[in-house]
Amino acid sequence: MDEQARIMQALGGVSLAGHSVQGGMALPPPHGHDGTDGDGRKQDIGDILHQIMTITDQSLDEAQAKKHGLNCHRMKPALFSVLCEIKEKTGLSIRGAQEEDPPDPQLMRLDNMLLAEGVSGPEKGGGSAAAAAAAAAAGSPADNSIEHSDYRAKLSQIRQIYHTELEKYEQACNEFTTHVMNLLREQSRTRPISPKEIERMVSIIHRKFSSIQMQLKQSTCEAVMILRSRFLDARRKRRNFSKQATEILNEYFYSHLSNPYPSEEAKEELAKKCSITVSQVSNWFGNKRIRYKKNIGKFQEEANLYAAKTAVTAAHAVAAAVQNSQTNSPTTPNSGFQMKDEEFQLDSAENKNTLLTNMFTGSSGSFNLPNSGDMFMSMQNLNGDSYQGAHVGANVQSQVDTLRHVISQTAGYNDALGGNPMYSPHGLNGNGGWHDATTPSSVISPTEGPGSVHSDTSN
DNA sequence: CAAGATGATTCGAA
DNA sequence: TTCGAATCATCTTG
Repeated sequence: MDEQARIMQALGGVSLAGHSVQGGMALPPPHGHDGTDGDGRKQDIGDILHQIMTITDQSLDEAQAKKHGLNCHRMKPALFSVLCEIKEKTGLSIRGAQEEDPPDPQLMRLDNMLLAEGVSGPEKGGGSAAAAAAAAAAGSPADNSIEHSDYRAKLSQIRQIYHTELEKYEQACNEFTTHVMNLLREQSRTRPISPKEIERMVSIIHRKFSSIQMQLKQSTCEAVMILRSRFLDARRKRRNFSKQATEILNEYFYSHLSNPYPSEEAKEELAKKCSITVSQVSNWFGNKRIRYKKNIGKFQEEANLYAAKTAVTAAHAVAAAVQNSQTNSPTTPNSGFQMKDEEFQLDSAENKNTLLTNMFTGSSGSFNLPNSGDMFMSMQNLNGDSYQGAHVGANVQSQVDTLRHVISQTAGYNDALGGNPMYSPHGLNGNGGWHDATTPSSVISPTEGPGSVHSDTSN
């Protein structure tokens, strides 16, 4: 039903009897009547309402004149309040349904996300956490910093656009609200518009604008997500590590071949040396272990290379030590190697004694090989080694091997073990895995019972 | 351009 | 959580 008609009807019903309408409002006696003439009053009110209803059909000048006349009508305030009240009553149900809607979960999600991404919230450091998190898994630090700053720049761009737009929306919202409020206040002089209604209208406007804001937030979120995914996708765009980094990693790997599991500290150290992240070090070792194990033969040359490299370094120390010992104890035979432990540049001090012991007793870390790499094992076995004794720490073990070889060449050391110059892929067990490698590479057990001797016979 | 090398990711197991 | 294994995607090399 038409609202105006309804109001008319309601108003007519209320005022016809001449009783006070709901709310205790009493109509003053109409002009020109004695107050007892119900029909006359009805007529009067009807006239007024009719004039109001038809005011839109009149020309502007006519309407203005009529409007002024109505405004000055002494019944106007009473009529106005009655109309307001009725309108209020009819609007209650609508308002009740619309008001106090719970905070939109989607809006909250968007807000949270924008806050987390640093788009909303405090300016300083905005997004750096997200960028750092994204960068953590990305390439080398050098690349990181480039991509990181790129990411940050793009994010701050998004942030700036977001804030500009938000401000614009807020400004527009305020302007529009003010405009509507003024308009309604102005119109409230001729139309039954209560302050409550104005309030309601304002809230409607705010709701509309907040839905626009939500769209802005949504598209901002999308932009951030796209940026983020692009940034993270850059991880796949890998770049090979520098030659130096690969060398450092390989050196560590081959010098810890029997236990190529760097500790957290070692990883950090390597990461620092190689200018890569710890997780990259872990990745590298993970890949290296699996690929080495898969095809030991292929890596043999590389192993020899790094063994020789390590050995050269060690040999210098040994040679110096030999010279030193000879100088200090001229009576000591060459094979004696009565050098000071300190002469060895080994990974840890506690390894040195074991290294010396192993060097000259021929004991070494027990290892089994997968069938694919058995040639080294066979060679060792043919050499008649028992491989009993110390479960040598990986670094020591490899140094022993390399030193044995180097010493045999540089210091006239006659390798009783056959002087196998090849870098042995020891440490791999029969199942194709490195034997109990739980011991940190720098920690060794100087002695080990016979029960711990690994055997190839199972293979 | 194809093949191999290599860094990163994913997934299941311990 | 870490590791092995498989796999992907890109880079390098011939």
